[in-house]
Amino acid sequence: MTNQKTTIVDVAAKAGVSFGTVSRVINNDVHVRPATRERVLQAMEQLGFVANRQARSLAGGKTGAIGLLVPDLGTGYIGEIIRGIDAELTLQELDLILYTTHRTASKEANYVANLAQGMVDGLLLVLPRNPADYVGTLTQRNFPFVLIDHQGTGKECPAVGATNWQGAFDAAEHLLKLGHRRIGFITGSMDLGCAQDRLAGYRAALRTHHVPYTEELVYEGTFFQPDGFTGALALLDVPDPPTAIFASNDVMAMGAMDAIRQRGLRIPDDIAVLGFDDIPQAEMVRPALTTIQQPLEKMGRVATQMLLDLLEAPESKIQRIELPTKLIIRDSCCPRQGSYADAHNAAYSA
Amino acid sequence: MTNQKTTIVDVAAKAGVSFGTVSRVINNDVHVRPATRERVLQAMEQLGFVANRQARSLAGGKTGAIGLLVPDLGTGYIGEIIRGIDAELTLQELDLILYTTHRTASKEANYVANLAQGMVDGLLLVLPRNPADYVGTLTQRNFPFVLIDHQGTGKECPAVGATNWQGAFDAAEHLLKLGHRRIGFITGSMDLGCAQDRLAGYRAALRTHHVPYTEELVYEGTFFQPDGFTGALALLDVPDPPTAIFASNDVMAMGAMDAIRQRGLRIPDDIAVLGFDDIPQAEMVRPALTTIQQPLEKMGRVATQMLLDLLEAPESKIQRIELPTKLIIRDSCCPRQGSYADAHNAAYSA
DNA sequence: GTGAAAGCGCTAACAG
DNA sequence: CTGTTAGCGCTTTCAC
Repeated sequence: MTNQKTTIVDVAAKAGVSFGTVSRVINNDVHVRPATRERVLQAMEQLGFVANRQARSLAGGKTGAIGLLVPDLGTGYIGEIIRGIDAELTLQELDLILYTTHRTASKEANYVANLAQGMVDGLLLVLPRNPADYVGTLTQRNFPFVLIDHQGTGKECPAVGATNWQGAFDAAEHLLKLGHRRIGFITGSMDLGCAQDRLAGYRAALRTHHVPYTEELVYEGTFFQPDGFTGALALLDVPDPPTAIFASNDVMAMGAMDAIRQRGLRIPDDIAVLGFDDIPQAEMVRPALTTIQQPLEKMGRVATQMLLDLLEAPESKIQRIELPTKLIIRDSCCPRQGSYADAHNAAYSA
Repeated sequence: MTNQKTTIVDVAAKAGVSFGTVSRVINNDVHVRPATRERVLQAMEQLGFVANRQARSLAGGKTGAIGLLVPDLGTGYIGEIIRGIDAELTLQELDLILYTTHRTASKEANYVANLAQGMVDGLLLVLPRNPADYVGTLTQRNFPFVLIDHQGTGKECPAVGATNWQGAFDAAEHLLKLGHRRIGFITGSMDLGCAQDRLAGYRAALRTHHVPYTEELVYEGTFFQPDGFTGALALLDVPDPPTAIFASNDVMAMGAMDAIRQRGLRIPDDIAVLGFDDIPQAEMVRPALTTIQQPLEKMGRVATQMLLDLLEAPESKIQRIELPTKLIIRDSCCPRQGSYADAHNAAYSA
């Protein structure tokens, strides 16, 4: 009995009004005489009244919370996005309910059903893979949601992502302008749209600069660090090895750096390395990693704003926003030098 | 009208029972004939029924969610803890509501009031600083909560932390055993208990090994990277400089590494560096950082278990659990060599 | 076993 | 402006 909740009725009694009036005060209804409002406010203050969200939501239809569905918390990647979401939500006094699916498809569908059934007013979905059937469910129910960093194949739905193609293009072009002509590329999981886009951007840059594309310089990874390691090793072993390696994300770039060092080569002098994401570690490794920054935090912010708009104007037309990536130049790339490959070849030709 | 919620009543109608019976099925009440239960279950299935959490909670008193109050999402530190919490909660089919206070004391108090007023069944608080008044509020109301990584001064309350003292002791001892005698120490924010504990552990190790403690070798930082940088610079400038630097957390250790390199010194040959936390970056920097691992994920798990216990048996006695830290040896420390300091001194004496 | 009825705390018409 | 009256969807007695 310690937790004696004071309700709207208690406040009403103390203020000498009906509890309907108290409700009006809570909801900032204009139709309350200032004096009355004041009295109610005082009563609330004295009683330490806090409105019960559950009840409000049950009666009013709005929960005052939005849900975030993420596959996992493993990567810092999600953390950055959450920061953006959180920042925006705090402004609106909305709560954030976090759901992690741990990549279990059944759980995802289940959560979505649950959430759309009254737990939250809207949903933010971070699902890198192709959004499954629940997107259909959500659309049918006309439930507000926006996708973050998904790769839209199929239906049109509100989403925010990054310019993966352009980012990869910029990265490759940077290397090209530095004089590199043999640029190794380590892909991400090719079933993800972002990985495909990045590969396409890389190819486009080569084409633009009239550098031939060779498959031997492309290693297929899955976005995890070990792929960077083995990928770099493989790339270093091709007959005319690359003078630069561009990995589809930062952790693979770091794996590549390890491999390169293990081979006794120097970064960036012998081999330039370039990543993608700009995770916090990127500026901490030595040499600091040149990379393409994805505006993760901003993606979270923008997605949240879109969702809030949707909440206010459910019929506003769907849109897909792509936030710009940015080349961050650090110390892992330098102009192509008389490369070790040249030396290598020279040794042979001598 | 697209979001036609199917309620318990719809299910009851379809199954040809009263809605009270449907409620019993939902709650796994034993007093339902198997055949009836089956019929209800089928109806639920066909209608795609999902119980409304808000309503259940309003009527039943339990919300099926627990709240997590954190100061911030900035550091990967919190992310690890959340993973642990999440893992445990998922097992229980409980939801997680995330609140970030952004270090605003008023918001914290406000949230706590709100949460305890019906949003959640229990609270997990990550408040490194000394828990403020709301701990009192919570205790008074007899509301279940547990503190994570706080530093209990004052009242007794359920909490889980790490063995900061022992961790620092182990770290310093490791350095001592490597032959180091002049060990620089960079503290964390000294208003935090954990920072104090780490300093105390460091001092105790010195004492145990009969190495005198000197204030000139202790630099007061605040847990942020720049402190590590300036701290190391300062430490390197003392007359008889240290041959090892032990920073109170990993990011400061990384700052220190930068400073050391900038001075043209080698790690670990000239100076050993040791950190605390074992954040993901620790094994990625070069040289990989030797550090004290804090069982962050486990702290989250344990705290959650404690909370769940509290939820079941509110009267169980409060306890404070300290999880063990662990020395992780990597590449940033090596036995003390004829150090640059010796060379330096030798040069003078020669 | 199962139905009926009384709320949980609040919002939202609808009267005055 | 303010009181009154229905519910929101579900849990819980309490009868039958």
